[in-house]
Amino acid sequence: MIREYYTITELTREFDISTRTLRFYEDEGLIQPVRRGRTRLFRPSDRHLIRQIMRGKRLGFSINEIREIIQMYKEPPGEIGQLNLMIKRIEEKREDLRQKRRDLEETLAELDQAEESCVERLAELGVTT
Amino acid sequence: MIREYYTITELTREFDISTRTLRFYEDEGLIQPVRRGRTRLFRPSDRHLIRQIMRGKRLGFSINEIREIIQMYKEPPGEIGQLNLMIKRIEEKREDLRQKRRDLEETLAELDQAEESCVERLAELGVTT
DNA sequence: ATCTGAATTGACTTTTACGTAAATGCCGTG
DNA sequence: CACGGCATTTACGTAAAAGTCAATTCAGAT
Repeated sequence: MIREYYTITELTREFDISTRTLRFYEDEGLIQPVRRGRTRLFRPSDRHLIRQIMRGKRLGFSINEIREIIQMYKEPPGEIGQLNLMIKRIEEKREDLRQKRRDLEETLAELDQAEESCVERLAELGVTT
Repeated sequence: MIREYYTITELTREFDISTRTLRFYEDEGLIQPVRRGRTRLFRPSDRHLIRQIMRGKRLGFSINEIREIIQMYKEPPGEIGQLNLMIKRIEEKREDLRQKRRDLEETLAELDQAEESCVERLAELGVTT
């Protein structure tokens, strides 16, 4: 169900991160939850941003890189020069991701091989799989 | 061409890293170049290891995780318990990589969308692609 | 023999991404 | 209204992964 607001602890549980981390992301300008008094209220859009941040983290992007990527998800700018610049940046990030994909496939392939070696070795030792 | 030995600077140029970094990896036990006097001589196998390390880095793995992965590439152990344990570890890493792949595809998809928005916006502004 | 350029070691510094602790605010419940 | 339980702010701490710097050493060219 989609709700109006999430509390900070709800989100720490959902994403398995600490409150410190969420406040840190706010300090870094990655998210801007609204306030009721001093208490942070997170909207669905903030939650979605957090999901994107976690994805970026798992892929090994730094906070700065994640900030850049998040910029790209936002509304495109109105000025032609800015638009062309943004398209260029997006293309760079995509190339970056394609490199990661190659790295990933190669690593997976080598792990497949490693596992096969183990299974063969087990067979040699007379273990029935 | 495959050579007997590489010097440290050759490899720093090839992989675009510093000598400090290679020495750091040696301190961490990831590579073990042989010595002639005090000078390090890197064999093709060391070079290949460095390639694997760089791949791991690009994928956001920590030195410890990379160390684990490198262990998996080595000769499988001789004892059945160890073999089964290693197979389990390999499977865990693969699951990790599959998660990264999902993250990667999602991020790429969102970037595709972002670029499309930019292109549309350019069209609205009357720019002929 | 001297010079030069590359390599080495060791110590210290830096950056990133949070963790942790202390002191305090807010709020619903008994 | 006192209490327990989250939240918040401020400040300092830390581990990982190198960067930087200084002092030296060594091999090869002149």
